[in-house]
Amino acid sequence: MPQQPVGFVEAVLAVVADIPPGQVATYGDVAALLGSRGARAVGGVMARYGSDAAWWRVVRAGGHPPSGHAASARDHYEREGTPIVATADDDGYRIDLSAARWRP
DNA sequence: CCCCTGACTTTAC
DNA sequence: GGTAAAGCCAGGG
Repeated sequence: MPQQPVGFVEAVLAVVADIPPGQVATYGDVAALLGSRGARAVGGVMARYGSDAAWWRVVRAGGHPPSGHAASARDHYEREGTPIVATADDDGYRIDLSAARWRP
């Protein structure tokens, strides 16, 4: 179902905007919703246009926050009540995908 | 058109 | 629980 010529960036931002507070989606899930498997492409969009999007609601498959942005993301999670789990990793925590993963 | 990079995923050892 | 390798997609030079 070929959609209208919408930029990949706009599509990603739209999905991220659809993620309700307190929940998160993995890069792979976002890509899947777009009909693609470019999880990395999604990350690239966030890196460039994520400044105006809820990038913290998009995490990796393992529940870890974006590379180099764990501290900032953690503040948003606690503020929105996103279920996270403390770990001994460098990030110091991870997302509880079992409860926070967004299901459309 | 070719090559490289990247806020990734998955499988295998 | 870890690391290693290959696979995938989009953007930029």
